[in-house]
Amino acid sequence: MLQIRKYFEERFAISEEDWNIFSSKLHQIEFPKNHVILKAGDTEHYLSFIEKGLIRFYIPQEEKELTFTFIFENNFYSAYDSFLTQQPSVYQVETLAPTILWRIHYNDLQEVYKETQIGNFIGRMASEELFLKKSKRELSLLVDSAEKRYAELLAEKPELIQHIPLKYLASYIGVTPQALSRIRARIAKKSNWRKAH
Amino acid sequence: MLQIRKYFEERFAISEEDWNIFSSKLHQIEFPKNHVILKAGDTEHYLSFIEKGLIRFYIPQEEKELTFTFIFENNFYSAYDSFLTQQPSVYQVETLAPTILWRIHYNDLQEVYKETQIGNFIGRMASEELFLKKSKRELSLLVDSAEKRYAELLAEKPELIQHIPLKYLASYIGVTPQALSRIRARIAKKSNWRKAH
DNA sequence: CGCCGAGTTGAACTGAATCAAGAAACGTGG
DNA sequence: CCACGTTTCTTGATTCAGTTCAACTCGGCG
Repeated sequence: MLQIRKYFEERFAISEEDWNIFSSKLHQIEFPKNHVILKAGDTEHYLSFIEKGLIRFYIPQEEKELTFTFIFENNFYSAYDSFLTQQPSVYQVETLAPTILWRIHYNDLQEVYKETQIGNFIGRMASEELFLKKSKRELSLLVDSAEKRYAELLAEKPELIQHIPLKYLASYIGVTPQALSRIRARIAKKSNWRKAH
Repeated sequence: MLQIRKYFEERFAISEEDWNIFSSKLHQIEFPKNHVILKAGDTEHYLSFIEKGLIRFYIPQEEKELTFTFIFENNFYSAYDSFLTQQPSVYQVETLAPTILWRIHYNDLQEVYKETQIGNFIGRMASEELFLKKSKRELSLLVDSAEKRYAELLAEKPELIQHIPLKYLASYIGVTPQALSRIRARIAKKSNWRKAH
């Protein structure tokens, strides 16, 4: 819970009163590894904060499963397309590690919107952040090679390799697992070469 | 102006009073073809509605210019990344045809937010729509071939061919103009074959 | 008329997909 | 805690879509 407070404070000023209203509606919940938190087709009822663990968004399909994003500790997430509209979600949400969440129910959040100054601001912040992230990804998909996308991902989040199976990373980057395996091999070769010289 | 009213009414109920407040702050403005409305690096001050014409968003670069999206008549647009944060825009915005806009200034929109019920709702709607569009495009960039992306674009917006130079379409789809030219040739062949049989 | 940018077409090349098979890692039951 | 079977990862060979470089056509405009 302290982590959430910190998250807010790093981003904007929140009054003691508003914080109390908001935090009183948060509930903690734990999930094991590889647990489906939200099934595609179900409606997302929660806005959640990851205290510990790791989460994957994907579109389940017979053949190629498509990984859209990974969410790490100390971040909020929600299947926003579904949460905002309260319609069935396109995405499925799953843990990739044992995970502890704090979450607030849609209805409770509406209360917060009514009772506090900060509600709408948080909402706008969230959609702005999302939009900018998506734009960045769009750019990268348009112009970067798969190798560059992988390299950048690792530079940003080195912990990815340790926790996330290659096949999910591959589908996130937009290549086959085989291709990503080769990309890895190429990069390893380069960095060995650098060490040896 | 009637078109804007219609746009709203198709999407949600707006009271006469709210409409009057909103519409009183709209101003009409015209631009010729190939006119840069917003330079990359400048701040976007307007939320605009296209009454007539066609607009392109892109990132200007020495070599490869990157087209992000086209906006058609009867739609709102803004360089949202810049408009929302009132920071310099990454995108440049340009007309592809003689264009008539109705637009509202950022400061006036803030007034509308304060004075009307509908303000926040409109804001949220806009970001939702944007987010969903981006998600769809992300999916398409990840899994579809360039040919499929082109075919779908045409199916959705047949008027594209007539008005938009191939090189812009190519960069939107994420291929070189040469590649798109070949894709076109392939598709034409197929449809001729179909006609002949 | 001649020029220039946009579009087309060809040839060589390249990054990634696909098909296939083997190696490594992982979890589950005995 | 080991043994087995299943998934995940790697590696090779072939194919394919798209890039790059280059030459040529076409339509508009000074």
